[in-house]
Amino acid sequence: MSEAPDDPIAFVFINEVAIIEHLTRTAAERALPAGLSLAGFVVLNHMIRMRHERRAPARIANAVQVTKGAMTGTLKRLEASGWISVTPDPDDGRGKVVMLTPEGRAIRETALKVLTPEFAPVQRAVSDDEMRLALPILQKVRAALDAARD
Amino acid sequence: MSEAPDDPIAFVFINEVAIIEHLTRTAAERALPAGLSLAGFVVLNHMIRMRHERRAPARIANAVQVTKGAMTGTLKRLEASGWISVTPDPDDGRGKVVMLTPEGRAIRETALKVLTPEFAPVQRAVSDDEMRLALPILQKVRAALDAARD
DNA sequence: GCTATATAGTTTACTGATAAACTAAATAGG
DNA sequence: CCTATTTAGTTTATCAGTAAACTATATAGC
Repeated sequence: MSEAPDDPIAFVFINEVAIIEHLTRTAAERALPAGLSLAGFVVLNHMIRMRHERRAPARIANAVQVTKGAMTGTLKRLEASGWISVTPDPDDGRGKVVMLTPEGRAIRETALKVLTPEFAPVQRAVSDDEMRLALPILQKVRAALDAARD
Repeated sequence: MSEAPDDPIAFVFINEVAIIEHLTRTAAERALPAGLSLAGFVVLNHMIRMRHERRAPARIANAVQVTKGAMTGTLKRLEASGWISVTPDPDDGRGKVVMLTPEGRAIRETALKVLTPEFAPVQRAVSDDEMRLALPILQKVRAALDAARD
């Protein structure tokens, strides 16, 4: 999609961001093991990266920025695949506790492995120096949007 | 969401892109006039920016990178709101022709107006120089991903 | 200790995306 | 010319997201 030359640069910037997000999301979803969605991977990855042995659905939803309703569905599918266990929280009658199963840890490893080559084109296209140049700018934009969210 | 320090920089980069996309999409969808979705706006905007007086659904779907099925639904909603007309293509029995109504042009103008302030935080956060620094890098990443798509 | 409020999770209705199967019409090849 | 293939658009099933209403439990204030 070519840009009209008179678009404000912020618009062009955001448009480029949206296209990159779309392309990477599509590529990632294609590459992921059967039955594991990007939404599911994000949950597994979050648990492991943050070293959460056990975590409440609401806290996961908050961390990965989706609504509780969306998390209900994603956890249901992860549980049906045997990648997490969801049990009642013994300390809170309202709450639940999410834990990864060994199969969940294994599938996350597999997912990481198949995802890495998907990002290879990005690494080939721009140098680490360019990345380090662009990253702080992206982070400033993100912080500003985050702050504007009230 | 904080990053684990050992993530490859390309992963951090893409993650930042995905977060910015999420924040801007959410903000845009909130700001848009009632009944006009981002998907709908993208269609109206495309028609006007590209100065297409009349365009087939398949060509629009291709340009904005969604499937024909998604376009069927988006056009249906735009037509129900009276913002486009969809008529049979007189030259091709399979085809249809999409045209903007005057109301469609008007709502696109309104949408542009309410969208502009949504991007203000971005413009305040980073200078035009920084934008011009980051943009070519984003464009290289996009081009690489596009090429990798086969 | 009650009551009011906040929080956890689910459900429902809706939008939007994909992939795949399908109908109908156009086009290319023999 | 007829057949095979391609193309345009719709439909269906599935996944994922939101907002809002709802149930159940915790907690804070009086």
